[in-house]
Amino acid sequence: MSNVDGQSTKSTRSGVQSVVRAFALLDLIADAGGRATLSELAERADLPMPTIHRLLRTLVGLGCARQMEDRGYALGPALMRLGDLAGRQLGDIVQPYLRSLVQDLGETANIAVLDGDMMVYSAQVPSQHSMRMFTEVGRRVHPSATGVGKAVLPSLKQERIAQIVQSSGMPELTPKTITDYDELLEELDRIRERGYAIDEEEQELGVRCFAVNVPGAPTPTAVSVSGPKSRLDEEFAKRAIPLVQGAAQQIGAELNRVE
Amino acid sequence: MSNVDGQSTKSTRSGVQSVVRAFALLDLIADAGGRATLSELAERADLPMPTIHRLLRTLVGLGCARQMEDRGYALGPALMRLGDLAGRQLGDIVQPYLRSLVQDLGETANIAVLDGDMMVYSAQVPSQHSMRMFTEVGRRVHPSATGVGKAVLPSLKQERIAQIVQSSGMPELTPKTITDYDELLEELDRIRERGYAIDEEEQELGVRCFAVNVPGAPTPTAVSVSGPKSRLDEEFAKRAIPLVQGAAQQIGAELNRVE
DNA sequence: ATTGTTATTCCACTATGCGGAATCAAATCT
DNA sequence: AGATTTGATTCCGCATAGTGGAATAACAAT
Repeated sequence: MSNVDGQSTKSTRSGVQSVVRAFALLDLIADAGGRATLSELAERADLPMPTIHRLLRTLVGLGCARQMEDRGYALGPALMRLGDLAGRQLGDIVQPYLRSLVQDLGETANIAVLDGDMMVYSAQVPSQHSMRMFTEVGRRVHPSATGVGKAVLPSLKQERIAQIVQSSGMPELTPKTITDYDELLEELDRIRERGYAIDEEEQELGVRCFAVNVPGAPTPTAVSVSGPKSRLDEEFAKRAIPLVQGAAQQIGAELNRVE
Repeated sequence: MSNVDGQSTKSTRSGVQSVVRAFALLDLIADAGGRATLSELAERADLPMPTIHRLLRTLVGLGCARQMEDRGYALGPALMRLGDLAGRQLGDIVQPYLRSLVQDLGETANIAVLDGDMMVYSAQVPSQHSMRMFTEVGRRVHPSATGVGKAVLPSLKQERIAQIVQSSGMPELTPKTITDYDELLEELDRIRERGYAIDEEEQELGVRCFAVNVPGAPTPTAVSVSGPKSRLDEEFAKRAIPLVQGAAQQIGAELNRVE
Protein backbone atom coordinates (compact mmCIF):
# COMPACT_ATOMS: atom_id res chain seq x y z
CA MET A 1 0.00 0.00 0.00
CA SER A 2 2.39 2.67 -1.20
CA ASN A 3 1.50 4.21 -4.52
CA VAL A 4 0.02 7.71 -4.31
CA ASP A 5 -0.09 8.28 -8.04
CA GLY A 6 -3.41 6.79 -9.07
CA GLN A 7 -2.29 6.61 -12.66
CA SER A 8 0.51 4.15 -12.20
CA THR A 9 -1.58 2.20 -9.75
CA LYS A 10 -4.20 1.87 -12.46
CA SER A 11 -1.85 -0.28 -14.46
CA THR A 12 -0.86 -2.46 -11.57
CA ARG A 13 -3.78 -2.49 -9.14
CA SER A 14 -6.84 -0.83 -10.55
CA GLY A 15 -8.79 1.23 -8.06
CA VAL A 16 -10.57 4.46 -7.27
CA GLN A 17 -7.84 7.07 -7.42
CA SER A 18 -9.08 9.25 -4.56
CA VAL A 19 -9.39 6.27 -2.23
CA VAL A 20 -5.91 5.03 -3.13
CA ARG A 21 -4.51 8.49 -2.50
CA ALA A 22 -6.31 8.90 0.81
CA PHE A 23 -4.89 5.65 2.18
CA ALA A 24 -1.49 6.51 0.81
CA LEU A 25 -1.59 9.68 2.88
CA LEU A 26 -2.60 7.74 5.99
CA ASP A 27 0.29 5.37 5.29
CA LEU A 28 2.71 8.27 4.98
CA ILE A 29 1.50 9.70 8.28
CA ALA A 30 1.96 6.26 9.82
CA ASP A 31 5.47 6.02 8.34
CA ALA A 32 6.26 9.33 10.02
CA GLY A 33 5.31 7.91 13.40
CA GLY A 34 1.69 9.00 13.35
CA ARG A 35 2.14 12.71 12.62
CA ALA A 36 3.19 14.83 9.64
CA THR A 37 2.78 18.32 8.17
CA LEU A 38 1.05 19.05 4.89
CA SER A 39 4.38 20.07 3.36
CA GLU A 40 6.07 16.84 4.38
CA LEU A 41 3.21 14.86 2.89
CA ALA A 42 3.31 16.94 -0.31
CA GLU A 43 7.00 16.17 -0.66
CA ARG A 44 6.69 12.44 -0.10
CA ALA A 45 3.43 11.98 -1.97
CA ASP A 46 4.53 13.99 -4.98
CA LEU A 47 1.02 15.44 -5.24
CA PRO A 48 -0.03 19.11 -5.41
CA MET A 49 -0.86 20.68 -2.07
CA PRO A 50 -4.49 21.47 -2.89
CA THR A 51 -5.05 17.80 -3.67
CA ILE A 52 -3.46 16.66 -0.41
CA HIS A 53 -5.31 19.34 1.50
CA ARG A 54 -8.69 18.27 0.15
CA LEU A 55 -8.07 14.60 0.92
CA LEU A 56 -6.83 15.39 4.42
CA ARG A 57 -9.86 17.56 5.13
CA THR A 58 -12.02 14.62 4.14
CA LEU A 59 -10.10 12.27 6.42
CA VAL A 60 -10.36 14.79 9.27
CA GLY A 61 -14.09 15.01 8.70
CA LEU A 62 -14.31 11.23 8.99
CA GLY A 63 -12.24 11.09 12.18
CA CYS A 64 -9.47 9.15 10.44
CA ALA A 65 -7.07 12.06 10.75
CA ARG A 66 -6.77 14.98 13.15
CA GLN A 67 -5.37 18.42 12.61
CA MET A 68 -3.32 19.52 15.57
CA GLU A 69 -2.98 23.05 16.83
CA ASP A 70 0.38 23.36 15.12
CA ARG A 71 -1.44 22.60 11.86
CA GLY A 72 0.22 19.24 11.47
CA TYR A 73 -1.86 16.12 10.87
CA ALA A 74 -2.09 12.95 12.94
CA LEU A 75 -3.91 9.65 12.57
CA GLY A 76 -7.39 9.89 14.06
CA PRO A 77 -9.30 7.78 16.58
CA ALA A 78 -11.77 6.36 14.04
CA LEU A 79 -9.01 4.09 12.78
CA MET A 80 -8.75 2.36 16.16
CA ARG A 81 -12.00 0.49 15.84
CA LEU A 82 -11.24 -0.58 12.30
CA GLY A 83 -7.78 -1.68 13.37
CA ASP A 84 -9.14 -3.64 16.30
CA LEU A 85 -11.66 -5.52 14.17
CA ALA A 86 -9.09 -6.07 11.44
CA GLY A 87 -6.80 -7.59 14.07
CA ARG A 88 -9.50 -10.07 14.95
CA GLN A 89 -9.78 -10.99 11.28
CA LEU A 90 -6.04 -11.75 11.31
CA GLY A 91 -6.71 -14.62 13.65
CA ASP A 92 -9.15 -16.01 11.13
CA ILE A 93 -6.69 -15.59 8.29
CA VAL A 94 -3.81 -17.37 9.97
CA GLN A 95 -5.79 -20.10 11.76
CA PRO A 96 -5.46 -22.64 8.90
CA TYR A 97 -1.69 -22.17 8.76
CA LEU A 98 -1.32 -22.52 12.52
CA ARG A 99 -3.53 -25.62 12.51
CA SER A 100 -1.39 -27.12 9.76
CA LEU A 101 1.74 -26.51 11.87
CA VAL A 102 0.16 -28.17 14.89
CA GLN A 103 -0.86 -31.15 12.77
CA ASP A 104 2.64 -31.51 11.33
CA LEU A 105 4.59 -30.90 14.53
CA GLY A 106 2.24 -31.68 17.35
CA GLU A 107 3.14 -28.54 19.29
CA THR A 108 1.38 -25.24 19.97
CA ALA A 109 1.57 -22.67 17.15
CA ASN A 110 1.17 -18.90 17.62
CA ILE A 111 1.05 -15.59 15.80
CA ALA A 112 2.14 -12.36 17.50
CA VAL A 113 2.25 -8.79 16.23
CA LEU A 114 4.25 -5.79 17.37
CA ASP A 115 1.96 -3.33 19.10
CA GLY A 116 3.82 -0.26 20.22
CA ASP A 117 6.81 -1.61 22.12
CA MET A 118 5.44 -5.05 23.03
CA MET A 119 4.53 -8.20 21.11
CA VAL A 120 0.89 -9.20 21.32
CA TYR A 121 -0.32 -12.74 20.70
CA SER A 122 -3.19 -12.47 18.25
CA ALA A 123 -3.88 -16.10 17.40
CA GLN A 124 -2.99 -19.52 18.69
CA VAL A 125 -3.71 -23.18 17.98
CA PRO A 126 -2.73 -25.31 21.00
CA SER A 127 -1.30 -28.81 20.70
CA GLN A 128 -3.15 -31.91 21.90
CA HIS A 129 -0.67 -32.65 24.69
CA SER A 130 -1.89 -32.38 28.26
CA MET A 131 1.24 -30.41 29.03
CA ARG A 132 1.37 -27.65 26.44
CA MET A 133 1.93 -23.98 25.96
CA PHE A 134 -1.16 -21.88 26.34
CA THR A 135 -0.74 -18.18 25.65
CA GLU A 136 -3.87 -16.09 25.94
CA VAL A 137 -4.66 -14.08 22.85
CA GLY A 138 -4.06 -10.44 23.64
CA ARG A 139 -1.26 -11.11 26.07
CA ARG A 140 1.60 -8.66 25.76
CA VAL A 141 5.18 -9.90 26.04
CA HIS A 142 8.61 -8.34 25.92
CA PRO A 143 10.24 -8.43 22.47
CA SER A 144 13.72 -9.05 23.86
CA ALA A 145 12.66 -12.07 25.91
CA THR A 146 10.51 -14.00 23.45
CA GLY A 147 11.00 -15.93 20.25
CA VAL A 148 8.38 -13.92 18.39
CA GLY A 149 9.91 -10.65 19.54
CA LYS A 150 13.45 -11.68 18.62
CA ALA A 151 12.14 -12.90 15.25
CA VAL A 152 10.62 -9.51 14.47
CA LEU A 153 13.32 -7.15 15.78
CA PRO A 154 15.98 -7.97 13.15
CA SER A 155 13.66 -6.73 10.40
CA LEU A 156 13.42 -3.28 12.00
CA LYS A 157 15.75 -0.32 11.67
CA GLN A 158 18.46 0.04 14.32
CA GLU A 159 16.95 3.18 15.84
CA ARG A 160 13.52 1.54 16.02
CA ILE A 161 15.04 -1.47 17.81
CA ALA A 162 16.72 0.86 20.32
CA GLN A 163 13.48 2.75 20.85
CA ILE A 164 11.43 -0.40 21.43
CA VAL A 165 13.92 -1.98 23.81
CA GLN A 166 14.41 1.26 25.71
CA SER A 167 10.67 1.69 26.05
CA SER A 168 9.67 -1.87 26.92
CA GLY A 169 12.78 -2.64 28.95
CA MET A 170 14.71 -5.91 29.25
CA PRO A 171 13.45 -7.46 32.48
CA GLU A 172 15.08 -10.67 33.71
CA LEU A 173 12.18 -13.11 33.48
CA THR A 174 14.41 -16.18 33.96
CA PRO A 175 18.17 -16.62 34.56
CA LYS A 176 18.44 -17.24 30.81
CA THR A 177 16.88 -13.90 29.77
CA ILE A 178 19.09 -11.53 27.78
CA THR A 179 19.34 -8.31 29.78
CA ASP A 180 22.35 -6.66 28.12
CA TYR A 181 21.59 -4.51 25.08
CA ASP A 182 24.82 -5.31 23.19
CA GLU A 183 24.28 -8.99 23.82
CA LEU A 184 20.78 -8.65 22.38
CA LEU A 185 22.15 -6.98 19.23
CA GLU A 186 24.61 -9.87 18.79
CA GLU A 187 21.74 -12.31 19.15
CA LEU A 188 19.74 -10.37 16.53
CA ASP A 189 22.71 -10.62 14.15
CA ARG A 190 22.72 -14.38 14.62
CA ILE A 191 18.99 -14.48 13.98
CA ARG A 192 19.37 -12.50 10.78
CA GLU A 193 21.99 -14.96 9.59
CA ARG A 194 20.12 -18.15 10.29
CA GLY A 195 16.63 -16.86 9.53
CA TYR A 196 14.81 -17.82 12.74
CA ALA A 197 14.77 -17.01 16.45
CA ILE A 198 14.94 -19.33 19.46
CA ASP A 199 13.54 -18.64 22.90
CA GLU A 200 15.81 -20.81 25.03
CA GLU A 201 13.90 -20.64 28.35
CA GLU A 202 14.28 -16.86 28.31
CA GLN A 203 10.60 -16.11 28.84
CA GLU A 204 9.79 -19.14 30.96
CA LEU A 205 11.98 -21.89 32.38
CA GLY A 206 11.49 -25.26 30.73
CA VAL A 207 9.90 -23.73 27.64
CA ARG A 208 11.46 -23.51 24.22
CA CYS A 209 10.18 -21.71 21.16
CA PHE A 210 11.14 -21.40 17.49
CA ALA A 211 9.91 -18.26 15.69
CA VAL A 212 10.12 -16.72 12.23
CA ASN A 213 9.33 -13.23 10.99
CA VAL A 214 6.39 -12.95 8.57
CA PRO A 215 7.76 -11.19 5.47
CA GLY A 216 5.69 -8.40 4.02
CA ALA A 217 3.19 -8.32 6.89
CA PRO A 218 1.45 -4.93 7.17
CA THR A 219 2.65 -4.73 10.76
CA PRO A 220 5.68 -6.61 12.19
CA THR A 221 4.43 -10.16 12.74
CA ALA A 222 5.98 -13.48 13.73
CA VAL A 223 4.83 -17.08 13.71
CA SER A 224 6.14 -19.62 16.22
CA VAL A 225 5.87 -23.08 17.75
CA SER A 226 6.47 -23.56 21.43
CA GLY A 227 6.46 -26.23 24.10
CA PRO A 228 8.52 -27.96 26.82
CA LYS A 229 12.22 -28.24 25.99
CA SER A 230 12.06 -32.00 26.65
CA ARG A 231 9.98 -32.32 23.49
CA LEU A 232 11.43 -29.42 21.53
CA ASP A 233 14.91 -30.93 21.20
CA GLU A 234 17.39 -30.62 18.31
CA GLU A 235 15.72 -33.34 16.31
CA PHE A 236 12.41 -31.54 16.64
CA ALA A 237 14.15 -28.29 15.62
CA LYS A 238 15.39 -29.81 12.38
CA ARG A 239 11.86 -30.76 11.42
CA ALA A 240 10.15 -27.66 12.79
CA ILE A 241 12.24 -24.77 11.51
CA PRO A 242 11.64 -25.33 7.78
CA LEU A 243 7.93 -25.81 8.45
CA VAL A 244 7.66 -22.62 10.48
CA GLN A 245 9.61 -20.77 7.81
CA GLY A 246 7.24 -22.15 5.18
CA ALA A 247 4.21 -21.09 7.21
CA ALA A 248 5.68 -17.60 7.58
CA GLN A 249 6.11 -17.32 3.82
CA GLN A 250 2.59 -18.54 3.17
CA ILE A 251 1.08 -16.21 5.75
CA GLY A 252 3.05 -13.31 4.27
CA ALA A 253 1.76 -14.17 0.82
CA GLU A 254 -1.78 -14.50 2.13
CA LEU A 255 -1.62 -11.12 3.85
CA ASN A 256 -0.47 -9.57 0.59
CA ARG A 257 -2.88 -11.40 -1.63
CA VAL A 258 -5.26 -9.08 -3.44
CA GLU A 259 -7.17 -11.61 -5.51
CA MET B 1 -18.59 8.52 10.39
CA SER B 2 -21.84 7.20 9.01
CA ASN B 3 -23.03 8.94 5.90
CA VAL B 4 -22.54 6.94 2.69
CA ASP B 5 -24.40 9.36 0.48
CA GLY B 6 -21.76 11.88 -0.51
CA GLN B 7 -24.42 14.37 -1.47
CA SER B 8 -25.93 14.87 1.95
CA THR B 9 -22.48 14.81 3.48
CA LYS B 10 -21.59 17.68 1.20
CA SER B 11 -24.00 19.90 3.01
CA THR B 12 -22.81 18.87 6.43
CA ARG B 13 -19.18 17.81 6.11
CA SER B 14 -17.66 18.52 2.74
CA GLY B 15 -15.31 15.89 1.48
CA VAL B 16 -14.20 13.72 -1.38
CA GLN B 17 -17.21 11.55 -2.12
CA SER B 18 -15.36 8.34 -2.96
CA VAL B 19 -13.25 8.54 0.18
CA VAL B 20 -16.32 9.16 2.34
CA ARG B 21 -18.04 6.20 0.74
CA ALA B 22 -15.04 3.90 1.09
CA PHE B 23 -14.79 4.55 4.82
CA ALA B 24 -18.53 4.22 5.18
CA LEU B 25 -18.23 0.74 3.72
CA LEU B 26 -15.44 -0.13 6.12
CA ASP B 27 -17.62 1.16 8.94
CA LEU B 28 -20.51 -1.00 7.79
CA ILE B 29 -18.28 -4.06 7.67
CA ALA B 30 -17.10 -3.18 11.18
CA ASP B 31 -20.71 -2.78 12.34
CA ALA B 32 -21.39 -6.27 11.03
CA GLY B 33 -18.64 -7.72 13.20
CA GLY B 34 -15.85 -7.47 10.66
CA ARG B 35 -17.48 -9.31 7.76
CA ALA B 36 -20.32 -8.64 5.29
CA THR B 37 -21.52 -9.60 1.81
CA LEU B 38 -21.81 -7.18 -1.08
CA SER B 39 -25.61 -7.47 -0.96
CA GLU B 40 -25.74 -6.63 2.75
CA LEU B 41 -23.55 -3.61 2.15
CA ALA B 42 -25.66 -2.52 -0.84
CA GLU B 43 -28.75 -2.68 1.34
CA ARG B 44 -27.33 -0.70 4.23
CA ALA B 45 -25.32 1.77 2.15
CA ASP B 46 -28.17 2.54 -0.23
CA LEU B 47 -25.69 2.67 -3.10
CA PRO B 48 -25.76 0.79 -6.43
CA MET B 49 -23.88 -2.50 -6.42
CA PRO B 50 -21.39 -1.52 -9.15
CA THR B 51 -20.37 1.47 -7.05
CA ILE B 52 -19.91 -0.62 -3.92
CA HIS B 53 -18.10 -3.29 -5.90
CA ARG B 54 -15.64 -0.82 -7.34
CA LEU B 55 -14.88 0.74 -3.94
CA LEU B 56 -14.45 -2.67 -2.32
CA ARG B 57 -12.07 -3.82 -5.04
CA THR B 58 -10.00 -0.74 -4.34
CA LEU B 59 -9.97 -1.47 -0.61
CA VAL B 60 -9.02 -5.09 -1.31
CA GLY B 61 -6.17 -3.91 -3.50
CA LEU B 62 -4.93 -1.71 -0.66
CA GLY B 63 -5.13 -4.51 1.90
CA CYS B 64 -7.83 -2.70 3.86
CA ALA B 65 -10.42 -5.30 2.96
CA ARG B 66 -10.25 -8.97 2.05
CA GLN B 67 -12.54 -11.05 -0.10
CA MET B 68 -13.16 -14.43 1.43
CA GLU B 69 -13.72 -17.63 -0.45
CA ASP B 70 -17.45 -17.34 0.10
CA ARG B 71 -17.28 -14.01 -1.70
CA GLY B 72 -18.01 -12.01 1.43
CA TYR B 73 -15.77 -9.14 2.49
CA ALA B 74 -13.82 -8.69 5.72
CA LEU B 75 -11.65 -5.94 7.12
CA GLY B 76 -8.06 -6.37 5.98
CA PRO B 77 -4.73 -6.49 7.82
CA ALA B 78 -3.49 -3.13 6.53
CA LEU B 79 -5.88 -1.44 8.96
CA MET B 80 -4.09 -2.96 11.93
CA ARG B 81 -1.03 -0.78 11.65
CA LEU B 82 -3.11 2.36 11.15
CA GLY B 83 -5.26 1.40 14.12
CA ASP B 84 -2.24 0.74 16.31
CA LEU B 85 -0.67 4.10 15.54
CA ALA B 86 -4.01 5.87 15.90
CA GLY B 87 -4.36 4.27 19.32
CA ARG B 88 -1.05 5.78 20.33
CA GLN B 89 -2.32 9.18 19.18
CA LEU B 90 -5.29 8.69 21.53
CA GLY B 91 -2.94 8.79 24.44
CA ASP B 92 -1.66 12.14 23.20
CA ILE B 93 -5.18 13.46 22.74
CA VAL B 94 -6.42 12.57 26.19
CA GLN B 95 -3.25 13.33 28.17
CA PRO B 96 -4.22 16.97 28.91
CA TYR B 97 -7.61 15.91 30.25
CA LEU B 98 -6.14 13.18 32.43
CA ARG B 99 -3.50 15.59 33.72
CA SER B 100 -6.21 18.08 34.59
CA LEU B 101 -8.08 15.40 36.55
CA VAL B 102 -4.95 14.47 38.47
CA GLN B 103 -4.31 18.13 39.28
CA ASP B 104 -7.88 18.62 40.51
CA LEU B 105 -8.24 15.36 42.41
CA GLY B 106 -4.75 14.24 43.26
CA GLU B 107 -5.39 10.65 42.19
CA THR B 108 -4.38 8.55 39.20
CA ALA B 109 -6.46 9.08 36.03
CA ASN B 110 -6.82 6.53 33.23
CA ILE B 111 -8.35 5.92 29.82
CA ALA B 112 -9.28 2.43 28.68
CA VAL B 113 -10.84 1.19 25.44
CA LEU B 114 -12.74 -1.98 24.63
CA ASP B 115 -10.57 -4.25 22.53
CA GLY B 116 -12.39 -7.41 21.58
CA ASP B 117 -13.77 -8.73 24.85
CA MET B 118 -11.37 -6.99 27.25
CA MET B 119 -10.70 -3.41 28.32
CA VAL B 120 -7.24 -2.11 27.49
CA TYR B 121 -5.64 0.80 29.32
CA SER B 122 -4.37 3.14 26.63
CA ALA B 123 -3.28 6.15 28.66
CA GLN B 124 -2.62 7.06 32.27
CA VAL B 125 -1.45 9.97 34.37
CA PRO B 126 -0.38 8.77 37.82
CA SER B 127 -0.89 10.77 41.00
CA GLN B 128 1.96 12.19 43.04
CA HIS B 129 1.30 9.93 46.04
CA SER B 130 3.92 7.34 46.91
CA MET B 131 1.10 4.85 47.23
CA ARG B 132 -0.85 5.09 43.99
CA MET B 133 -2.45 3.09 41.27
CA PHE B 134 -0.14 2.24 38.44
CA THR B 135 -1.69 0.39 35.53
CA GLU B 136 0.60 -0.34 32.64
CA VAL B 137 -0.60 0.98 29.31
CA GLY B 138 -1.63 -1.99 27.20
CA ARG B 139 -2.78 -4.07 30.15
CA ARG B 140 -5.97 -5.98 29.46
CA VAL B 141 -8.58 -6.28 32.18
CA HIS B 142 -11.97 -7.93 32.53
CA PRO B 143 -14.91 -5.64 31.76
CA SER B 144 -17.10 -7.13 34.45
CA ALA B 145 -14.54 -6.59 37.23
CA THR B 146 -13.35 -3.06 36.54
CA GLY B 147 -14.76 0.44 36.73
CA VAL B 148 -13.85 1.23 33.14
CA GLY B 149 -15.42 -2.00 31.92
CA LYS B 150 -18.59 -1.49 33.89
CA ALA B 151 -18.74 2.12 32.64
CA VAL B 152 -18.62 1.01 29.02
CA LEU B 153 -20.91 -2.05 29.09
CA PRO B 154 -24.20 -0.17 29.72
CA SER B 155 -23.75 1.71 26.43
CA LEU B 156 -23.66 -1.54 24.46
CA LYS B 157 -26.51 -3.64 23.15
CA GLN B 158 -27.71 -6.50 25.37
CA GLU B 159 -26.48 -9.22 23.00
CA ARG B 160 -23.07 -7.54 22.74
CA ILE B 161 -22.82 -7.44 26.55
CA ALA B 162 -23.68 -11.14 26.72
CA GLN B 163 -21.12 -11.95 24.04
CA ILE B 164 -18.34 -10.00 25.74
CA VAL B 165 -19.01 -11.43 29.19
CA GLN B 166 -19.35 -14.96 27.86
CA SER B 167 -16.10 -14.60 25.96
CA SER B 168 -13.98 -12.87 28.59
CA GLY B 169 -15.52 -14.67 31.55
CA MET B 170 -16.26 -13.35 35.06
CA PRO B 171 -13.34 -14.59 37.14
CA GLU B 172 -13.40 -13.95 40.89
CA LEU B 173 -10.43 -11.61 41.28
CA THR B 174 -11.40 -10.64 44.86
CA PRO B 175 -14.22 -11.70 47.21
CA LYS B 176 -16.00 -8.53 46.05
CA THR B 177 -15.95 -9.42 42.32
CA ILE B 178 -19.34 -9.87 40.65
CA THR B 179 -19.41 -13.40 39.24
CA ASP B 180 -23.13 -13.81 38.61
CA TYR B 181 -24.41 -12.62 35.24
CA ASP B 182 -27.83 -11.46 36.45
CA GLU B 183 -26.18 -9.57 39.29
CA LEU B 184 -23.93 -7.87 36.73
CA LEU B 185 -26.93 -6.82 34.65
CA GLU B 186 -28.54 -5.29 37.75
CA GLU B 187 -25.33 -3.42 38.45
CA LEU B 188 -25.28 -2.15 34.85
CA ASP B 189 -28.85 -0.89 35.32
CA ARG B 190 -27.73 1.04 38.39
CA ILE B 191 -24.81 2.47 36.44
CA ARG B 192 -27.08 3.59 33.63
CA GLU B 193 -29.26 5.38 36.15
CA ARG B 194 -26.57 7.23 38.02
CA GLY B 195 -24.24 7.84 35.08
CA TYR B 196 -21.00 6.38 36.46
CA ALA B 197 -19.46 3.09 37.55
CA ILE B 198 -17.67 2.18 40.75
CA ASP B 199 -15.06 -0.53 41.20
CA GLU B 200 -15.51 -1.36 44.87
CA GLU B 201 -12.40 -3.54 45.41
CA GLU B 202 -13.65 -5.90 42.69
CA GLN B 203 -10.47 -5.91 40.68
CA GLU B 204 -8.06 -5.49 43.58
CA LEU B 205 -8.63 -5.39 47.33
CA GLY B 206 -8.15 -1.97 48.92
CA VAL B 207 -8.54 -0.18 45.57
CA ARG B 208 -11.50 1.93 44.54
CA CYS B 209 -12.24 3.45 41.15
CA PHE B 210 -14.81 5.83 39.66
CA ALA B 211 -15.32 5.56 35.89
CA VAL B 212 -17.47 7.21 33.20
CA ASN B 213 -18.20 6.21 29.62
CA VAL B 214 -16.86 8.56 26.94
CA PRO B 215 -19.88 9.53 24.81
CA GLY B 216 -19.44 9.42 21.07
CA ALA B 217 -16.01 7.76 21.19
CA PRO B 218 -15.24 5.87 17.94
CA THR B 219 -14.66 2.76 20.03
CA PRO B 220 -16.14 2.11 23.50
CA THR B 221 -13.95 4.14 25.88
CA ALA B 222 -14.02 5.06 29.55
CA VAL B 223 -12.18 7.53 31.73
CA SER B 224 -11.53 6.85 35.41
CA VAL B 225 -9.77 7.86 38.60
CA SER B 226 -8.48 5.23 40.96
CA GLY B 227 -6.60 4.84 44.22
CA PRO B 228 -6.71 3.34 47.70
CA LYS B 229 -10.18 3.28 49.28
CA SER B 230 -8.83 5.09 52.32
CA ARG B 231 -8.41 8.17 50.17
CA LEU B 232 -11.25 7.56 47.72
CA ASP B 233 -14.01 7.94 50.33
CA GLU B 234 -17.53 9.36 49.93
CA GLU B 235 -16.36 12.93 50.26
CA PHE B 236 -13.82 12.33 47.51
CA ALA B 237 -16.54 10.73 45.39
CA LYS B 238 -18.72 13.86 45.60
CA ARG B 239 -15.90 15.97 44.25
CA ALA B 240 -14.57 13.45 41.77
CA ILE B 241 -17.63 12.17 39.96
CA PRO B 242 -18.70 15.48 38.37
CA LEU B 243 -15.11 16.12 37.31
CA VAL B 244 -14.72 12.70 35.72
CA GLN B 245 -18.06 13.16 34.00
CA GLY B 246 -16.91 16.53 32.71
CA ALA B 247 -13.65 15.06 31.47
CA ALA B 248 -15.56 12.30 29.67
CA GLN B 249 -17.72 14.90 27.92
CA GLN B 250 -14.70 16.94 26.90
CA ILE B 251 -12.80 13.91 25.62
CA GLY B 252 -15.89 12.83 23.67
CA ALA B 253 -16.15 16.26 22.13
CA GLU B 254 -12.44 16.28 21.34
CA LEU B 255 -12.61 12.89 19.66
CA ASN B 256 -15.47 14.14 17.51
CA ARG B 257 -13.99 17.50 16.76
CA VAL B 258 -13.41 18.01 13.04
CA GLU B 259 -12.19 21.58 13.09
C1' DA C 1 -31.16 -28.68 -16.46
C1' DT C 2 -33.58 -24.78 -14.94
C1' DT C 3 -34.50 -20.92 -12.14
C1' DG C 4 -33.46 -17.48 -8.89
C1' DT C 5 -30.13 -14.79 -6.52
C1' DT C 6 -25.92 -12.50 -6.04
C1' DA C 7 -21.80 -10.67 -7.97
C1' DT C 8 -19.17 -8.63 -11.65
C1' DT C 9 -18.32 -6.15 -15.97
C1' DC C 10 -19.42 -2.80 -19.54
C1' DC C 11 -19.84 1.79 -21.14
C1' DA C 12 -22.12 6.40 -22.07
C1' DC C 13 -22.43 10.27 -19.43
C1' DT C 14 -21.57 14.00 -16.19
C1' DA C 15 -20.46 15.59 -11.74
C1' DT C 16 -16.68 15.31 -9.04
C1' DG C 17 -11.95 15.81 -8.20
C1' DC C 18 -8.03 17.92 -10.00
C1' DG C 19 -4.23 21.22 -9.71
C1' DG C 20 -2.37 25.93 -11.16
C1' DA C 21 -3.10 30.39 -9.63
C1' DA C 22 -4.38 33.40 -6.17
C1' DT C 23 -4.88 34.40 -1.51
C1' DC C 24 -4.28 33.86 3.42
C1' DA C 25 -1.71 32.85 7.70
C1' DA C 26 2.27 32.12 10.32
C1' DA C 27 7.13 32.32 11.02
C1' DT C 28 11.43 34.47 10.31
C1' DC C 29 14.50 38.19 9.32
C1' DT C 30 16.05 42.92 9.37
C1' DA D 1 7.36 47.28 13.38
C1' DG D 2 7.57 46.13 8.79
C1' DA D 3 9.14 43.21 5.08
C1' DT D 4 10.03 38.84 3.37
C1' DT D 5 9.71 33.99 3.22
C1' DT D 6 7.45 29.80 3.93
C1' DG D 7 3.61 26.94 4.51
C1' DA D 8 -1.40 26.39 4.26
C1' DT D 9 -5.87 27.19 2.28
C1' DT D 10 -9.27 28.65 -1.17
C1' DC D 11 -10.86 29.46 -5.85
C1' DC D 12 -12.44 27.90 -10.19
C1' DG D 13 -12.14 26.32 -15.13
C1' DC D 14 -11.46 21.99 -17.00
C1' DA D 15 -11.41 17.12 -18.13
C1' DT D 16 -11.41 12.74 -16.67
C1' DA D 17 -12.46 9.67 -13.01
C1' DG D 18 -16.28 7.81 -10.96
C1' DT D 19 -21.04 6.86 -11.55
C1' DG D 20 -24.89 3.61 -12.00
C1' DG D 21 -28.27 1.29 -15.33
C1' DA D 22 -28.01 -2.50 -18.25
C1' DA D 23 -25.96 -6.61 -19.48
C1' DT D 24 -23.49 -10.57 -18.30
C1' DA D 25 -21.38 -14.06 -15.30
C1' DA D 26 -21.19 -17.02 -11.31
C1' DC D 27 -23.22 -19.48 -7.76
C1' DA D 28 -26.91 -21.71 -5.08
C1' DA D 29 -31.22 -23.93 -4.79
C1' DT D 30 -34.63 -26.85 -6.79
